[in-house]
Amino acid sequence: MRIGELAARTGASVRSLRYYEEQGLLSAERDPAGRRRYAEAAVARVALIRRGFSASLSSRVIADLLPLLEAECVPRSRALLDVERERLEAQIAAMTQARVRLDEVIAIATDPTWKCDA
Amino acid sequence: MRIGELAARTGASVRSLRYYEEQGLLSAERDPAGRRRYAEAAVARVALIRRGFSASLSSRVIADLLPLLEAECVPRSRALLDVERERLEAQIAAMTQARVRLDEVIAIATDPTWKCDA
DNA sequence: CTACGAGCTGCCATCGATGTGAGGTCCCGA
DNA sequence: TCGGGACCTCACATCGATGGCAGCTCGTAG
Repeated sequence: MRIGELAARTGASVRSLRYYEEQGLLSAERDPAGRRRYAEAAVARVALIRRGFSASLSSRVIADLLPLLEAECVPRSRALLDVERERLEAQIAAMTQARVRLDEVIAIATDPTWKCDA
Repeated sequence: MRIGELAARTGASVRSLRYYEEQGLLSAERDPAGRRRYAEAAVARVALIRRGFSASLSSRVIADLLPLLEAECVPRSRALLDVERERLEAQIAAMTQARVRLDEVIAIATDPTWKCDA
């Protein structure tokens, strides 16, 4: 199939599909006119790529992960994903901490000794 | 005091202090040589600015907030901060959701029917 | 007088997935 | 044959706080 159809079937924009290719996540043959031709399997691959993005993985990490999944190498995939999970946890913790700080700011701003004109 | 001293006393880099000024968060007089001169109050102001940043507020929001704090306008400050808190909550929720998706990817990757060569 | 340190402005880089637009090729239907 | 649509590549913009460099001025210590 061509890129427009793949986009329609996966929900990814045409732009994104080209980007995935540029990042080494997705490969395509070319027809004589230079247009990308995708095999059926590309639909599943794009779904997996998008799943990775929705899991906050970067294109770089997905590029590292996909070959491992294909090789069915559980320990290595697992190691990679564990690192990413820790990164995500750290980010969540950072934002949670930011929320604590924000609540402090709110406490300062709503100090009852302060008044308001408007 | 001059910018170097203010930086030393607040922990902000000289670069950041100039950025704060550029964003309208911090004002400074100039000496005849064109160098920034800060009043003592600048130390507290920078502390407040940094508190805002550490609470995940953007320079734009801090720029909106500071005048309200100075005007001691609790309701408006509160409204602004509530919006930011919601934004932060939404981000935390998004990342938490990403973690769920990541766990799904991990489940796929560690499917026991898969094997490993390395 | 000289050299150095501190300040100044202005500009580029970062990070990353995606949007967007220009300018060109190609294929198909009318 | 013409028009339009789908596709191509290339490239810039986005968002935001900060780092860092270049080239300059100025004030002061030696």
